[in-house]
Amino acid sequence: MDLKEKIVTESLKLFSLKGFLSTSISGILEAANTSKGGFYNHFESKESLFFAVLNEGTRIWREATLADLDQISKPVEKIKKFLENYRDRYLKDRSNFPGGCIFVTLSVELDDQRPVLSRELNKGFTGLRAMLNRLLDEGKGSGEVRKDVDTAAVTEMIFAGMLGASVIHGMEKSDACIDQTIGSLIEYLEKLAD
Amino acid sequence: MDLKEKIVTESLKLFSLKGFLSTSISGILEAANTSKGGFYNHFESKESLFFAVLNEGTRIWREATLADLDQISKPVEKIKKFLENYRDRYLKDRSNFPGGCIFVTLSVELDDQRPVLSRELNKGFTGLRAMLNRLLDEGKGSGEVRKDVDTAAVTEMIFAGMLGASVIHGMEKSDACIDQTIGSLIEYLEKLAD
DNA sequence: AAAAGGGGACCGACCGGTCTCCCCTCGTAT
DNA sequence: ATACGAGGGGAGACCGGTCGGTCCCCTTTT
Repeated sequence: MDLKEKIVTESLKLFSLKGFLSTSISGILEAANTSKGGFYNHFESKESLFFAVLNEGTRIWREATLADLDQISKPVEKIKKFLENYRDRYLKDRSNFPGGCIFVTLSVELDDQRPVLSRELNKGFTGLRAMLNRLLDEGKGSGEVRKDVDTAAVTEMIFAGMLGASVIHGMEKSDACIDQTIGSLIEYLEKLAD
Repeated sequence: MDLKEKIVTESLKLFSLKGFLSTSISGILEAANTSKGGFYNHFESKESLFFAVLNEGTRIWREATLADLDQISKPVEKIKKFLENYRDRYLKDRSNFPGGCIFVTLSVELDDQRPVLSRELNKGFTGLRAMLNRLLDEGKGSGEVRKDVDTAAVTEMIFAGMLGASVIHGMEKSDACIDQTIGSLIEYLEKLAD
């Protein structure tokens, strides 16, 4: 692994633990075992590191949460599998995200302080919501969702549940809580049929 | 309003916007229109200010979310009113909390960095969950909740929904999103009967 | 020999916190 | 009513340390 990758993966962990603003360059240098010269050879500024870390985090997140989804044809089943992946392969992934969901940490920290960075984060959230909403709409076609269900409202509910689970997980570090939360969310999803 | 109160109320706003670590003493001094001398006459350290702000925030939160609850006898109706208060009187209260829910902001920021402060925040969260769980249990007695409902799981679901709504509200600053989220949460609550 | 990667001294700005000093208020003596 | 002394609240210079970022120079590779 070359130095640039090393800096990004170590920064990912540190951002997950402490957020962007509270993570110092010197802390990153120590974690990546390098120096200012090494860092600024690869990154023009701390902000440009942010984008690199966000990309890497998104890549890992996608790999974890979308695993095996293509083998499932029913849209609501896909959401269920997605939530299980989110719980088991993403939130519990302490090696990449020791401090919990990096997107929640960064979003809460930056929303009123760094509009440019926050907007970049929001793109990902918007995409996630669009995916959920699309799958729910498709669920009406497949008969998994009653026709009278307000899919936008359900989307918001699931999204909020995921964010809430991430916040709880950040504070509690106990897997039992998120098992319960995501479990309830899946149960909620199953009741959209009937 | 004396200086001490002024410092606390201004800090409350700043903490809501930027969190604890990213709010500088000098920023607080500017907002409260005072100086180092004025500040350290009333507070022994930035950390002791944290506790004062947390107390004041909790007081305001309670006043907002518990308003009119004593006039309602049915426990699940109480939760519904509580959620409406949380939405309309707390999250939308931009004058006290311009950056959104201060407890979420602080909790996400401090959980891996300041265990002592984080623990203090957690007390409040634990109390809230206990209240919700108790009301849901009472709801079984009043016939508002089916006997087979897992109240602990529902508690976690509502709690996660509230936290999620707070995170969303922080990023989006649009009232429509939280209306939808809390609305879905209330609808979810109503389906516990049948 | 040239180029690229990386080490680390250094910069100005800002951090939380301390300390001295001044000014205003208020109680008391005349 | 006036003069005065004491004391507390607040102003702001100052402290050591850390921040993100720059720059020079040395080593390694080709």
